[in-house]
Amino acid sequence: MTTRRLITSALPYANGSIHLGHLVEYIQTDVYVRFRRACGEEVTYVCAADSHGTPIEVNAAKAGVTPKAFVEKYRAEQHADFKRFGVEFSTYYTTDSPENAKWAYRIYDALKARGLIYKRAAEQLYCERDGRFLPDRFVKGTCPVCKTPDQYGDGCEKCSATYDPRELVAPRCAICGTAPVVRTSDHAYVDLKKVEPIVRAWVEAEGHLVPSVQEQVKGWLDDLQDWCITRDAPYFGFPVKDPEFPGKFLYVWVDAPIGYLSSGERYFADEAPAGQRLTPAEYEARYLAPGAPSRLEHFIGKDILRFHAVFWPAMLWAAGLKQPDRMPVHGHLTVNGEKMSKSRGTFVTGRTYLETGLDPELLRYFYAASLSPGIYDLDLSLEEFRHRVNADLQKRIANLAARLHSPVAKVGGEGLPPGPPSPHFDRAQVAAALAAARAAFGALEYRAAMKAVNDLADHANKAVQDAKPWETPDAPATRALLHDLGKGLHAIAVMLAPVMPRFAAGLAEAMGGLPLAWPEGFTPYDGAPFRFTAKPPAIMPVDAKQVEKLIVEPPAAAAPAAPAAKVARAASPNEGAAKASAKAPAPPPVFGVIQYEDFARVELRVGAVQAAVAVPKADKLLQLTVDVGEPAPRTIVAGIAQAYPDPAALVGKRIVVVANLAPRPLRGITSQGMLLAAGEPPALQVVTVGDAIAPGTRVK
RNA sequence: GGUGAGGUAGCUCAGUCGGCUAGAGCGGGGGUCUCAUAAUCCCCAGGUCGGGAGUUCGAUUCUCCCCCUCACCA
Repeated sequence: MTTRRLITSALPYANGSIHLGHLVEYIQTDVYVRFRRACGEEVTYVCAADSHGTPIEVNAAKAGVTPKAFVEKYRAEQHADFKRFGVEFSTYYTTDSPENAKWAYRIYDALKARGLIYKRAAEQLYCERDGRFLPDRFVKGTCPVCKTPDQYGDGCEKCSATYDPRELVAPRCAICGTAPVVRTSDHAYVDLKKVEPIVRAWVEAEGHLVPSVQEQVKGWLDDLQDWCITRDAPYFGFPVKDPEFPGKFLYVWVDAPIGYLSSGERYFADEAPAGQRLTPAEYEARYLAPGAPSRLEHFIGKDILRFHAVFWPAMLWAAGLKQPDRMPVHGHLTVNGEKMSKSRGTFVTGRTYLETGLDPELLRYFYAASLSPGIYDLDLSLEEFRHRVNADLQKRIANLAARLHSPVAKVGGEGLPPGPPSPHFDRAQVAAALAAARAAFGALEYRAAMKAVNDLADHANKAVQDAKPWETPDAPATRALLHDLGKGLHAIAVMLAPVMPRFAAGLAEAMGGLPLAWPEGFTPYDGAPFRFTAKPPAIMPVDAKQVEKLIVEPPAAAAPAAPAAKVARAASPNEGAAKASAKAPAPPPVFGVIQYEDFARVELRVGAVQAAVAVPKADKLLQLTVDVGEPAPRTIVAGIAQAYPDPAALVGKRIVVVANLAPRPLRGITSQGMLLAAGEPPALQVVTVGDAIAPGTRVK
């Protein structure tokens, strides 16, 4: 009868605070959950803290607490933060639970029983001082490809190469700094090729994944690597009980998704309202068994798609459980068009947002108005956020409520009964908006749903504008129109409720406590009179200064910028500052005074040009081979081609090179430094020194 | 390098199973009302629909090549 759903969001790792990027997912899911519930469905929304793994174990040790205590601190903080943003889970449990252990062993045993697990020796870096194997992220060293120092064991941030940690040049343990050694250890692997047809069938079935995601996953299925599911001690996780793998622990990524199942069990066994409790067996039959009369839907981000779309269906299948019915995948959040970055101050936590005093529902609205079912990244441009919220919510919707309130409130008493249709406002548009929004919410096309709401509000505002009810307040036609508009506002509240539950509830309350339920075929035109019993909630315009507070520049960067910022402000009295705000408070790069130390950090050396050729398909670049007194000459790519149509003319010249500049790939060629030049092309000239100065000489 | 997804007005995007003057919102410009939180409402965008070639009577929409961005992977 009533549809039942078990809905999940990915489990946040319990070693940090919730940030605005996390919130895209939890708000997306929460909106969906609220929408389904408004439609009368029975929805359980499960989440938990992902509590295992090396980072938690190491960070807990650093903090001098047990992993359990460490996890609990973040679990509680995360749960509280989510709540402030209106994300209301049925339960927010932990993967370090007895229920999860039970499920994890059951699934491990099932994989084993089906012959999917085999033993293989793996070589890994091992820190003798810490007495542990080092995960990729716990090794740092020099990139074997571009030689950039201080890169993680799995990939280079500079040249974006990926590699095995054993390939790192001069590797060291990220915990203690000593050089690790290579050691061998036996591990359990899942033979994924054996389950490939099972996974492929799930992936290709309609409705599980959107087409573009299907394509992505199918690409992986064509070249499946077996999956290592154990880790060596010390590890915070479930010890493997299989005698074939003594002393090993289950990899965190095995028990994390299992946390969906175990948290649901916990909820129904211990936390659900009295009449809704289920024993583990009942829970399994209703939600997890193949053919269970319910839907299992996992919301995830694109970064963890592989775990969820390849490993997870295989694990569920092996354990004899149903596979997910739907897996919506969202993109990442960018702030002002760029990846969130701590150094730019765009790594905005939920707490920071709340501290600015901005209403969390405004963020919910902005995300909803931006979200579609695809895996597109969502950009939080601060200016865009401000404009959108002000234009849609303040000027259009809240204002509509306010301008209806004043004439309707004067009527008092029973309110306004329905009358004949008005030529200014078309009730059919209300029905159309409700139908469009309903379909859009279900399809996760929140952007379209918010458009339907705004279009209806536009239509209503225009009707008020055209009919001028204040000129003939007592005319029957006016009263009938106000009734229709008021009921239209009710529809708006219903459509907005999943996104802005508090604001919508305030609207409904002001209209005499109208319901916000959204049953099939809902229409606000039920024949009842329309009235206000209170002023509808207001939405205050967001100003630029408030939004700018979201960007918290790290102290180191803020200090030197301060004097320049003052200059900029003095130069443009008031207006200019607001317009530039999208770029954050960072001033234009004026050449300020630097200290000697700053200059001393730049290593300038004389280089002799040995060869110079044009870079193919690049009309500005030359590739130079330069002797800077080192054993091997360097390759330097420079944007000087327009000034030197004949590159050979440079050969033999003594130039000045910035020798300690981080290497950087240009057109696929790694440039190991930069040369000094003056002027603009084509009149540009490379800075040269006389032949008497030897290559490698320091320029001071 | 491989695989996948994208490249449409200043910004965020919609759309075209090939076809009349390619759309919306926001921003920006101009005008207007004054019920409403200085809020409404109306008008204004002449954008090579990434570039090139091909198929076609006709391509932004199909095919091929190229360029660029992003993600995942080696």
